[in-house]
Amino acid sequence: MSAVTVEPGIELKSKLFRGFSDGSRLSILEVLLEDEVTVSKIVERTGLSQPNVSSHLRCLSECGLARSRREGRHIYYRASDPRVHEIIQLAEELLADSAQGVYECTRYTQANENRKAS
Amino acid sequence: MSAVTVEPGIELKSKLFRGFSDGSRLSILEVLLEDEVTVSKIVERTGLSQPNVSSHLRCLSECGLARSRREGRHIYYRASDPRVHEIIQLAEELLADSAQGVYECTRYTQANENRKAS
DNA sequence: ACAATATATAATTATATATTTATATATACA
DNA sequence: TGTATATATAAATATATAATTATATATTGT
Repeated sequence: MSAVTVEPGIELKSKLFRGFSDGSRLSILEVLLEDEVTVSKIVERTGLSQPNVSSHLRCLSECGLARSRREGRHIYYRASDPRVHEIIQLAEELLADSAQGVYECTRYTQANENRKAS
Repeated sequence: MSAVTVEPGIELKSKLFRGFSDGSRLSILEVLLEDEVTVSKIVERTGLSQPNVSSHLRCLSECGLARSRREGRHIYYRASDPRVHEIIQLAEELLADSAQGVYECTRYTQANENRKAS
């Protein structure tokens, strides 16, 4: 079982970014970046269903983006690495300059609507 | 048509990250970060099919992650912003420390294999 | 041991997305 | 104008993923 610490390949990187690429997961991540919180708190703050939150938390944990510890019946989650924050911030800055593009980047969403419409 | 330049919301951010969250797109992006290149060059370097590359390039362009210019029959693409590079680098650094987790983050992929196996 | 609470998991369903195949559009050059 | 080359688009298909619903597994306090 050799450790995987060398030049991470494309697959690995894209997998990491997938952690950020879903609205629900990103909401959860942003909560975790503020506070160490319980699952129920996350459910409360995000408005997502409990199983859905649990499932995303598992994904984030397995991807190394979140950590957890149990305390009684509660499980506290937190962001695992300050670079998670940096990455999100960089994205925000980038967006501040090119938001129109991303906003209109509706390759599929709009295409589907067009299909219905036309 | 009011410009979208304020505090970008979750939706917008996750959409941006989706640009990085696919292996094919990330390969293309990394080629674009080295050079300004034609579509056919990208096809050659990535091994992806021409229409597939074109489709991803459209996505990247619309998301503001790539720019293009025509020169004769060729169209040259390049990365649009140095922060694209920074984001990918940060991800690499993060991965250097937590690669095992991401490597095992096979929420769906492995689950499917298990389903077949068991 | 039992009930209540917190969280996780499994199975299903719905949806989004990537990829392929076939075809169209643009440009250059004979 | 016709042909070759480069790129884009559309339609179809396959696959991955998110969300829901139902259920299981801890943990605590009685």
